[in-house]
Amino acid sequence: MTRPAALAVPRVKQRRLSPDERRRDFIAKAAEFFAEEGFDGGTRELARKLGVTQPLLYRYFPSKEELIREVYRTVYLDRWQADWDKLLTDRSLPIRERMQRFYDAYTDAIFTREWMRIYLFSGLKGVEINKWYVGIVEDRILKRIVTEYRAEAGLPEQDPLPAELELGWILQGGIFYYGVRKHIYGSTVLEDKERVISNAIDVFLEGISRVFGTGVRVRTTAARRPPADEA
Amino acid sequence: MTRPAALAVPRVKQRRLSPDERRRDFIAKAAEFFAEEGFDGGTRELARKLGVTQPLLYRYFPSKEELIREVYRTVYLDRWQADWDKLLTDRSLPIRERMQRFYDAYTDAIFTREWMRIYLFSGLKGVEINKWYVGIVEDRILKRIVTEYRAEAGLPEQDPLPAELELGWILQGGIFYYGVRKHIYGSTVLEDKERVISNAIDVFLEGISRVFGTGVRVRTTAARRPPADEA
DNA sequence: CGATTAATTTATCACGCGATAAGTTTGGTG
DNA sequence: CACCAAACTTATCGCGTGATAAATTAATCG
Repeated sequence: MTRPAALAVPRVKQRRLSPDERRRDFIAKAAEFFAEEGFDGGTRELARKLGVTQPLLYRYFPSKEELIREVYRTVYLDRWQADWDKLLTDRSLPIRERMQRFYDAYTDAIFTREWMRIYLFSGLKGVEINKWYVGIVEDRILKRIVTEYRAEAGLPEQDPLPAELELGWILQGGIFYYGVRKHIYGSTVLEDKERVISNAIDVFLEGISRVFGTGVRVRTTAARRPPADEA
Repeated sequence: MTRPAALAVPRVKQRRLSPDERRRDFIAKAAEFFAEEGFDGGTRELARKLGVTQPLLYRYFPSKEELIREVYRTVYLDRWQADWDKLLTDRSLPIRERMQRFYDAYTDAIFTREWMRIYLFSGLKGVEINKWYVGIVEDRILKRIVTEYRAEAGLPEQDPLPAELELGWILQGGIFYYGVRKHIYGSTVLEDKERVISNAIDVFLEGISRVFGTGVRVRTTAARRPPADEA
């Protein structure tokens, strides 16, 4: 890529791309494509979308399967923000606030048609990365939420009970399903995402303190401003 | 193989079936097949599973698409029990009890690998019957639950607010996702389904009464026997 | 400029797909 | 038992698939 004397003016109509850019572009567009068509979508149609011919794909990826694996990697890994880990365990903030901030950010990252469809398609295929991701959600999100809730409520320190974790999954699944309805089913949903999340978190925290704990509550939005109606 | 005069003993190795039985058998096995393979599964492999040759399928269904539509119909329609409608609105029972009975029965019907996979595949395809079903869930389950909850809590009679409905969807989605984790992702879940549902309902009812309403509560399991732990 | 290297395309293969037509086998009935 | 309608199979078509090899074209460098 080094050029001797001449100016560093980038070519306007650059027909040939550097392998790196090409590869990245292929993966990004392939993600869009497979999200819509499913992984049975054809390589010819994908190539048309990319503006190149089909065999060129095989210069960058040894097989369609390998390309798909790259798509998984970028979709699953690139959107996970490292600082989410710190956020949920930052005890300088009430757990209610941490949960709201986390789910606002998390859903900003995953509530796209592309992410959700690839997640569902890959889950139906039963691929390993999907199972891995589900484990990550449980360990890095739900276990932490339950643990931090227990701490703030003054409950004894211990590993989350399976039944508490399942309640966490109800919340997680409920929020996820809101995204599915909006971005995949095309349902009419309450558009105010943060309000929906806020109410779900309130219900979770108010509810868990009575189902487990002995009624020891934690500060929620509901406790601060009772009527959580919407416009 | 054929027996001339003999008794009307049903043939053990009956090669030819009546069109009705054949058709029913095709649809049932096709549901299993497409649930596993997705709707891109091949008609030849399906025929092999059925123990017949591939062109025979076209004697019973004009096209693969039409066969798939029959699969939708049986999977979506046959499992919905008419008496669920009465159950949720039966005010001789507390809403807590109605919800528990309903979700126990409902999840008995849909928590199978086959149903859930076909539901998800058809949702990803965006077929009409899936959108129709989502509307049914909202109208026949969630609106009723919210309305009945309001009645029992002594809140003013009115159509469910969008935000209340969304809370219903959080519950519905949360329970559904429990089934996805168990039957599709193969995750290790808390096996006691009724306990999981019970806790989810308690959290919903305890929570909603504080997020909406002004703290007017309804009788829940949690209110009756505080520590809802598990074995 | 001319030569070299590599990005990209053209041509093609073997295969599996949904679907159709024609032939074969079976079970029921006079 | 012979006949017939219908259930079922065999053979095949046209097409789209993932993948490979060879030809072509564009960018780089002496």
